[in-house]
Amino acid sequence: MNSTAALAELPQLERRTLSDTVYEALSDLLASGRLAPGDRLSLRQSAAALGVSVMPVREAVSRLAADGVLEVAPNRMIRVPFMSAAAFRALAETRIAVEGIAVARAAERRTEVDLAAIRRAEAAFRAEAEAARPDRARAVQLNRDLHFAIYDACGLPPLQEIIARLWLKAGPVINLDLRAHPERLLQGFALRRHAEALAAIEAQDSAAASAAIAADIREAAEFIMSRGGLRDA
Amino acid sequence: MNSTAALAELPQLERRTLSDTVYEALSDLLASGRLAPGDRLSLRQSAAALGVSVMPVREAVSRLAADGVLEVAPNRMIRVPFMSAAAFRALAETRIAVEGIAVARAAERRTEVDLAAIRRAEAAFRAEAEAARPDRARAVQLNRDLHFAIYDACGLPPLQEIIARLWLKAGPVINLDLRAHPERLLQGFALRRHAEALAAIEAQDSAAASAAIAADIREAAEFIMSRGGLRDA
DNA sequence: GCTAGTGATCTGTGATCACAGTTCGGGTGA
DNA sequence: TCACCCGAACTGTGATCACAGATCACTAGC
Repeated sequence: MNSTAALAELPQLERRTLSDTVYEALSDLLASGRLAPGDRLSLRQSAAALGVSVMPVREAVSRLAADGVLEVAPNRMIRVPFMSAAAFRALAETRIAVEGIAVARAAERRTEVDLAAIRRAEAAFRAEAEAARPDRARAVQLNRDLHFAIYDACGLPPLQEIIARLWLKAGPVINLDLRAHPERLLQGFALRRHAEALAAIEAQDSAAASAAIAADIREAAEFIMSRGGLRDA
Repeated sequence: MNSTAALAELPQLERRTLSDTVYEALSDLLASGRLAPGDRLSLRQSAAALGVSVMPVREAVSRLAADGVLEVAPNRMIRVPFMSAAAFRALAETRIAVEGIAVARAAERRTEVDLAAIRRAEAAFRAEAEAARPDRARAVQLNRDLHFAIYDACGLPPLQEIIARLWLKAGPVINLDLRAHPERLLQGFALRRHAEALAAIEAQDSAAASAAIAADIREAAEFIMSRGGLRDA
């Protein structure tokens, strides 16, 4: 044989199906809040908008529906579900618990590389939030980047995947409000909590890091709930 | 109108698509270990076996693949993935963390109804495990029932859903071994850990309950890993 | 005897069609 | 003016077809 040694080092190139692409596109719409609770979705319209047939769309939607991010009503209507206040509270508590674990582990076992990435992400978010005219959509994205930079350092891929799903589920209701109302939230509490988390991670203080993220999540959730945009069913 | 008040109390009857049914059927196969790591799956064969067309099967498989319970190789082959020792360890640690939260909350806020259900499940598992000729498959099912009876009492639906997914992912590798090898595991450690957990939940001692479940998971995982059936890639 | 190649067969993916059920608009009736 | 009804258009679901690529058994060539 000629170059098996070199060939063996080739990375497994992952296959991208159309369904995957559509899934990502829809996820983006949901995570950024451009799809709000109650919004309807049509397979054929979405397919036409994306320039594909309905097949990839229905597979993507089926996955999203399995995650509870979309729902197909008994009437066969796809929409992003309304969340009751109770459900939102349960989701927030779950996030506090799960993300609390992740950040605690991250604080304990972060490498210098992890730390650098987290510092970068924190600085980026701070810069955007303190800018004269902050771009809301960008701030939301940077907030997400920061959180996931932290969770990446926890060293538990399954846990990261779980958190990604939780964010996807919470995305529409959180970002809808962030989009509709000024960044009173982002500028005030979030910056402080992020700073606390960063300091705790630097000091490898897992309890403090966990508490900071818990406060961040809880305050954001309380802000949303105080605005009362949730269904009381 | 005549009886709107009565009608309003009707429960929303959920629609069952063929895809959902297929998803459950495949989940069963995976959770019980009848589908082992490395086993291949063909859409058309599965469809024929289930008496449906390939459509529902591919939607179900697509969902399972999104959960990482199945994988479609670049060759377009569907199979239940092999798990590396590292991945299995990460999964076990994630389970310890997440299920630890659930059981701790369950210990704090369990009602008498919850407690009765947990006691029943514990007794059922014990009875099967201590039987003269225990039915392995049944013991596995009862073990699962007991764990989920506990998690049901945590009052956090999103968390329960997460745990269900984790069990689905761990199912094939765990139950393959449990199926292949005598219930040395079930009779020895599990019974003791379950008893500890039950006592702690009765006493509303969340730390002890969490520790008992953690030990249960860890010991089972170590048993699997000591048997060395995992890929080292 | 062993390797390389070749064609039948099977793989998942995507598109298209068929269908039952729902929604919604326009019109007719009182 | 309002309620009702009917039909066109649209909904997701399931089945079927088309296709590119992979697999596997087999054979021709060395």
